[in-house]
Amino acid sequence: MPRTKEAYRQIRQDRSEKLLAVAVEVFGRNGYVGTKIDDIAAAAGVSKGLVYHYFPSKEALFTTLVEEAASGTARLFQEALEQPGSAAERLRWLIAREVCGMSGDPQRFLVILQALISDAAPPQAREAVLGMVAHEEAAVVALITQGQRDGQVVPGDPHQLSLLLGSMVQGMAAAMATQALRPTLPTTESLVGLFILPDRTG
Amino acid sequence: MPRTKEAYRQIRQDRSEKLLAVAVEVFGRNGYVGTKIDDIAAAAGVSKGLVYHYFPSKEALFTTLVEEAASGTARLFQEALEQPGSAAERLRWLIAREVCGMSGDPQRFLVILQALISDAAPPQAREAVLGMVAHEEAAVVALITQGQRDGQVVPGDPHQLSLLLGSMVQGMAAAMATQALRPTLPTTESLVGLFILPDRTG
Amino acid sequence: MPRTKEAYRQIRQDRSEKLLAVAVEVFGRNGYVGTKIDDIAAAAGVSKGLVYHYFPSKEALFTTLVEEAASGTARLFQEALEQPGSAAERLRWLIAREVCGMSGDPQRFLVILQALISDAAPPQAREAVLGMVAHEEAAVVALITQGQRDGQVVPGDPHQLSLLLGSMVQGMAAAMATQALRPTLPTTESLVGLFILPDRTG
Amino acid sequence: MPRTKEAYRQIRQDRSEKLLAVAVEVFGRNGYVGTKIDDIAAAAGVSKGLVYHYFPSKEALFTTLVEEAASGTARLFQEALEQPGSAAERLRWLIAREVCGMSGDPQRFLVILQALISDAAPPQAREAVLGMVAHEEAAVVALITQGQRDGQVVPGDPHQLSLLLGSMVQGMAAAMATQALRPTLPTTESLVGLFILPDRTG
DNA sequence: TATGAATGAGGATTCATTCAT
DNA sequence: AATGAATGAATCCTCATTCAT
Repeated sequence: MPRTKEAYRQIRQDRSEKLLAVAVEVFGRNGYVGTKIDDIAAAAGVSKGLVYHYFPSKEALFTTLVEEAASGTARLFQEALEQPGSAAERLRWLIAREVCGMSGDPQRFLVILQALISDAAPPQAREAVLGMVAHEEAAVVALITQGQRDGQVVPGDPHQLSLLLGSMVQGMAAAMATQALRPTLPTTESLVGLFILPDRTG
Repeated sequence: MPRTKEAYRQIRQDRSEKLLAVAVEVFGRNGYVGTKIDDIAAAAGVSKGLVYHYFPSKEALFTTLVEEAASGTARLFQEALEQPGSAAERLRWLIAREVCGMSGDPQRFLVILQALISDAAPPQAREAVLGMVAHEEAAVVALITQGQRDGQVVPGDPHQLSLLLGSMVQGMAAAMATQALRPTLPTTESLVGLFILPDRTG
Repeated sequence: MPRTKEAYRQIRQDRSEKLLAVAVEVFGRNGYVGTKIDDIAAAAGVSKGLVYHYFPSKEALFTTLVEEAASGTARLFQEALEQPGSAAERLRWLIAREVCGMSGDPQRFLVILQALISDAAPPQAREAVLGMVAHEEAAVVALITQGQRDGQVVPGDPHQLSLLLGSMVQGMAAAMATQALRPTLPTTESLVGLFILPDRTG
Repeated sequence: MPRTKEAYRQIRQDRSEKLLAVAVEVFGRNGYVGTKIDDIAAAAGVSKGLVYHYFPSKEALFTTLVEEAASGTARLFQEALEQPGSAAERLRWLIAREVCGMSGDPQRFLVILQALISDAAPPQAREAVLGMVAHEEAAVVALITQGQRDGQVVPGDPHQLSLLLGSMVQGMAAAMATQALRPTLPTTESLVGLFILPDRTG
């Protein structure tokens, strides 16, 4: 019965992904320490014990989830570099994707933020985020530097601008997590407008 | 023979301030849930029990401290409005003060961030922060609107720009709290450069 | 494969009853404040944590248990009214049942007493007892009044006699809880003799 | 300055008595474990530390106070025996004094009850009460026995009647401590009527 | 003598994790 | 694979007691 084995593997895979997806939501809302395994199990509609069939510990679950979020985000930076077009266009593409991802799935940015600001969070999770941030730094600095050379990006130290852009995205995610601020979501264009000079070619 | 009333008052005042100062550090680093009363007591060099002589609960301590941080920050916005000079100059003053405060005392921004993003944090603390944010919104929108009329501030919806500026400040505080990112502090001028147009009068 | 729902229900039921039974003993002996959750857990042979699977708090456990004791006792008064025979016979039946219950399970009367005399006891527990006492008052006053009309019960204000009878039962329970007084248990007949006139028909 | 020394001694004595009086109230209302030293200090209008100048510990304070209550009550039994008149008259005098004392100072009976029913109370306090109860037993049994011989007291085993009388007094004190039951205080005569036969001489 | 700040052991409660079924 | 009962370490908070002044 290789079919059955395969089916089991599939179930495992599905459940595992379902749990991770649910866990991002819950951790994102309540933080690492503020989230109970029971909360996640309940949100996923399974028993507490089952979570331990898929992840050896709360720490491992959180770390896995942060690593996925971080590597997903890091992939974005790589993709941005590989986009066609000018540096400014690629930077705009990157910002658009981040704003889009943020409004669609703000919890993902929140868990990254939490891995950063909470000393209670597993060190491995923080390291994953720091690695991702290094990628971001490299990619954004490259794009900004090139864009400035092209006269399409605002002047200023590329490292500092990169940090400011990153901070803004994180800060926006934090703001979005607060119901009270939902009404006024910033658009891609507002953000782009701060970093990219108006196109005088049009 | 007991000490004088005044002596007792002085002791209470000193200890209370010491505890609040220490608590900002510890809460800022570890978050609301991640901080044990014992951590604060140890950091202040007193016993666990003494903390309860000064604050009725962990929740009250955190709330007090967030309220102070929020009202201190709100005061800043009021002062900015009352500064002399053009809107752009006043906005620059505000940003400078925020950057300065942030590098001097990043934990203060962190506790504000934590009151926002953690559902485990006391609701009263969150409300204090939301009130402060409303002040910020009002002040910054006013300055931006006026600055745009004067042609000194970048174009764009003032509400969105206000939110972006606020997000950036919060995000920077979060970044600063991470040791790994300390090296590259953004300067006031980097931030100012994003929102205020270069002075063409010079 | 999990156990059946029924099996789980059974376990919960058993443990719950065991815990309540044990808790009556321990609370009865040590009082509300003097009883530690650990004492109850140890007496039941389970861990401290398990108690919280069944009762949300010490307060809820105590309240539940007092409510059960009170409603059980209140049922007795109702039954007394519904007995066949003269008022005096029904009163005698009631007293006999109380004395009997008291010697079999004195702790039950003790927790009722404690809910009454300790300001630290949960208010809800006290209210349950007061409700039961009101039932008692009504039933005993009715029986005494009728019995006096029949010339079978000692003269005197029925309300006062009711209160005296109730006080005596509570006081006896308190006395019985003290090892030193165990030897001399009062019999039903001693009590009955105080309130019911000797039968002159024989 | 022998005068000053004497004055100090007087102050000590006064304070000590004041503290004991206040403590009876508070312990009576809240029980041994439910009473904090701070409660007593506050009720007496002094500082917490001062209580320890007069009593070495909470336990000693409670014990002292129970011993005084017990010896005061024991004295009553002795006095009853020494009264003039028939056994029935002396028994009536005793009951009258108890009812009177109870309505004037119910807390005194409550602390005695608490010393009996709470295992958390100091053993020495309980022993004082048990000693007093033995006195009571002896005195009341003597009076009842004599009274029955005179045909003035209800028939029945004197020991059991003594226990019932004692229980009733304790139970009434407990009932009186409950606000809800205050309205209907039993009178001396109701109680007397249960134990002493109507005077046919009149 | 009198005060109240300070301590720390003790007890209620939570929750990650284990385990029998 | 799945369940939820069971455990116990960790944490908040209380309060008897000590002590400097």
